[in-house]
Amino acid sequence: MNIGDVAKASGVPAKTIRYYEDIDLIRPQRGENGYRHFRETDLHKLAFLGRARALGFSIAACRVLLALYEDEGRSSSEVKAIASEHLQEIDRKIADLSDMRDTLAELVESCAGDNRPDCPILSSLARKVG
Amino acid sequence: MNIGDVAKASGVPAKTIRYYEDIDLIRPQRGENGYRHFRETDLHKLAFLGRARALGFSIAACRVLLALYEDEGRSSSEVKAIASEHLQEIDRKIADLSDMRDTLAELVESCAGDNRPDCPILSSLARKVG
DNA sequence: CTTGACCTTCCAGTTGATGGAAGGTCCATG
DNA sequence: CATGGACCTTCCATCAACTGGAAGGTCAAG
Repeated sequence: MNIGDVAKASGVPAKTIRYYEDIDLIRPQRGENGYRHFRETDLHKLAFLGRARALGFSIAACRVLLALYEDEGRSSSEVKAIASEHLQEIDRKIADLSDMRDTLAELVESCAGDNRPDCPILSSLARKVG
Repeated sequence: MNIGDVAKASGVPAKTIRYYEDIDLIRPQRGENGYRHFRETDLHKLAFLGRARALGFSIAACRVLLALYEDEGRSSSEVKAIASEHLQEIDRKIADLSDMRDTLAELVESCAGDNRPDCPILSSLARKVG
């Protein structure tokens, strides 16, 4: 399969696939014409990567996950550890965003949104103290 | 005030303050020795920026907010519009992260996390369909 | 006069792609 | 056999918003 085929099949854009090869996530073979040639396993890896990235795993984490995926002698605890850590990271992000959200929602609600200049949002951003 | 002073007072790192000057968010004066010299208004702007960034506003949004902040003839509706849009963006992000979180939490829960290689997390990432 | 804490500029790196230019290849059609 | 369009290639630049570090100037205290 050429890059366009795997792109379609895996849902990972061709541009991104080239990038993944660049950073050694995948190693497609090359044809005589210089075209990348993808085997089934490459396609599987790309689909795997696409799903892992969709779950928010970093490229570094994907690299480890992919290695574990290919390592028959792995322990599921290794995988679980990575996923758990990532889950915590996501929870942290959600918590941070929720804090922002609450503050922002309050400010937006308190703002008249009319043609007068007085604005609690700006006042809050410009406030002298905590 | 020198950059170190405003950094301390505003909570914005010196490095970041230089960057903000670089992208024309602030325009501190210069002393004869080449040092940046910050006035009260600069400090206010930096604190403003620090709070806006902490609420997740992009630099582009901050630029507009800062302009509105300094424009006596503004309408609060302009400010509210920017904040509302940002609020929606945050809500979108939270929703996305929550989806990831739920999927991930399910997977983590279903994984034994022992020394055997079988792992629902990897199976899910490697799944053929759906 | 030296030491150390400041300050300066400039260049590179981070994360994870994405856009685009310039050019080679392949295949179907005329 | 030529030509056109859809592929493919590489390489370089760009995005956000900083951050780190090197090399060197300045200032105040002891």
